[in-house]
Amino acid sequence: MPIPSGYDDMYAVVRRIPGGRVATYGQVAALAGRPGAARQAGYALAALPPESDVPWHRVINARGEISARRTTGPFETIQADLLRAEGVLLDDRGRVDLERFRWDPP
DNA sequence: GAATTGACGCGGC
DNA sequence: GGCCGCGCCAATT
Repeated sequence: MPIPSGYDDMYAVVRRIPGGRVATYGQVAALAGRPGAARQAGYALAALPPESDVPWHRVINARGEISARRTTGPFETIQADLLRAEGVLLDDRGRVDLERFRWDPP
């Protein structure tokens, strides 16, 4: 069975991330069947509209930080707020404890 | 069709 | 702990 075209795979993986958990771009890429293509994962989410049913806010970089997309806008603040609302704790630097909140895929 | 760009990850120094 | 270079794929110009 053929793989879905475009970033569909990435979106599917992100949708499987349970609330209160976070995943890294590399993790999403690997689960989508493209290990090493972390860039691809990031770009895929970047192209996602905020209206999407994909919880893109649960995806962060390997440092546990919220990646700044272009300019320091309200978006990163919103993402942090959404994560807190799910029970994910952020430290003073806006970092997530990956050892604690990293999604453990089946 | 080629070149450029874009929310990254990891190894090495 | 921070900086450098390479790899990765798709969409856009």
